[in-house]
Amino acid sequence: MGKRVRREESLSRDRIIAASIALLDSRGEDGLTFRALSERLATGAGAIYWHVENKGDLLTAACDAVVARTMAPCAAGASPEDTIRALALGLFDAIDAHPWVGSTLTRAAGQAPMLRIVECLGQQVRALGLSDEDQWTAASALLHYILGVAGQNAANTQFARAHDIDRSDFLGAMATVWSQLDPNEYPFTRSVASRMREHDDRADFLAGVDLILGGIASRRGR
Amino acid sequence: MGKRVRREESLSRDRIIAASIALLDSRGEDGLTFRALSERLATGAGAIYWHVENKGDLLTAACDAVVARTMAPCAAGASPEDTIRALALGLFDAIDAHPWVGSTLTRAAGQAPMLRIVECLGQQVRALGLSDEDQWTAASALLHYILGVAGQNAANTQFARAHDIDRSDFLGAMATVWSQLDPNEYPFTRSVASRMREHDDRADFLAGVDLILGGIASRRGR
DNA sequence: ACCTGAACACCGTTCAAGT
DNA sequence: ACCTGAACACCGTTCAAGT
Repeated sequence: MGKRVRREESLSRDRIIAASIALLDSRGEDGLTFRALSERLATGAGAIYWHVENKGDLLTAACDAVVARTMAPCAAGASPEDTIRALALGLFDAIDAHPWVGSTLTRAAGQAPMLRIVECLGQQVRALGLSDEDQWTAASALLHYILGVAGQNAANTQFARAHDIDRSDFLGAMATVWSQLDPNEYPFTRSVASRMREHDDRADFLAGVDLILGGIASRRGR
Repeated sequence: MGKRVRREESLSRDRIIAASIALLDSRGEDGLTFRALSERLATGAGAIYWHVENKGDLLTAACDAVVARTMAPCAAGASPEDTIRALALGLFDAIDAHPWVGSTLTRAAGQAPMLRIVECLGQQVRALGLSDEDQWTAASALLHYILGVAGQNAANTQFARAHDIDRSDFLGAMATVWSQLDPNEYPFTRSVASRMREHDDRADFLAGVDLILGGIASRRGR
């Protein structure tokens, strides 16, 4: 029993990355293990190290594969603002579908996936007609905002998974806790609890992007 | 040899948290271990579990201790905008001093430290005189931007530490890589490489906050 | 009530040995 | 060149046993 199935294709970096993505998607961030991975690939743990430097490398590569797909249609025909919105939403949706991308992105400072995002965003920001310094400010503000949302989304999903509850149930429970806070100590949080329950993550995310775009526009207009 | 020193004070949650912060500061995120902690506290691993639920709980508590200090002067006399700037900078500096706070914050969705930040920011946003919906949008945009920067800062420091190089050397090396990218594939990133080398993290962070505040102001003015 | 520390069930990574 | 899989040095967490 449990006799290991002999694999058909030979091992390769791409097959390892594909299997990692599948594992990450189905079992969450903690689900990616060299043991689980080598079982799925019908090989030994050491074989994986022939194609991959270490776990961090593997995670970054998996993240990059998803980000590359998402950022592929980098240059659209629309206005820079609309393209930025589309890019941001694409990233949001990708992270929503693969929460582990959010947390991996956070840890992949200055690596391939981040480069892709910086470049795509930057090209559109550049088309906005700002000074060099404002370009840098605008691009990094957008980037950091997106990464912030990405990280939070990933954390929410991960928490819900770890406690084996539905993501929206988790947010609902959070709203309930918030609404019961001491009104003297937490007036704002309390007042915003009901909005937290019914809010639309995606719409709120886009509203934040628009806020930053608005800030950029008002700088340009000075 | 290595005879363990008998501790003088009795164990308590606060002492455990203080020791955790010291460990995290001196040895980085991976330095916090139940083994290292129990050695430093001259006790057994199990004893710690009497006062603390698990490692996540410990990390969140340590994070909360730092955030609480930082957010203490929540209500200043200045204008809401200036107070928001001060709060954001305070958080930036705290995370700069304790990089692990950045990554812990990211994973502590909806928990105590996050609540403090939301409340402090929210109170100032509220004083800005926006509609309820705009308040929510503004507060969460600011929060996510701050968290995004926090996460990146933490990642940069962690990476530098792991590779045993100076943080600024790391950023310098990144700038060099960027400046050597293919100008056809990465025109923006390449053009911005020199700025990356000489930039001031803190000033850039504040410029981003100002951009968001500008976006808020322009919405209010409509 | 609080502490001890061995034991358990995992990890990522390495490496001699095979093909 | 590529793969095997046992072994190593760690983890977080538990728990019977002590005080």
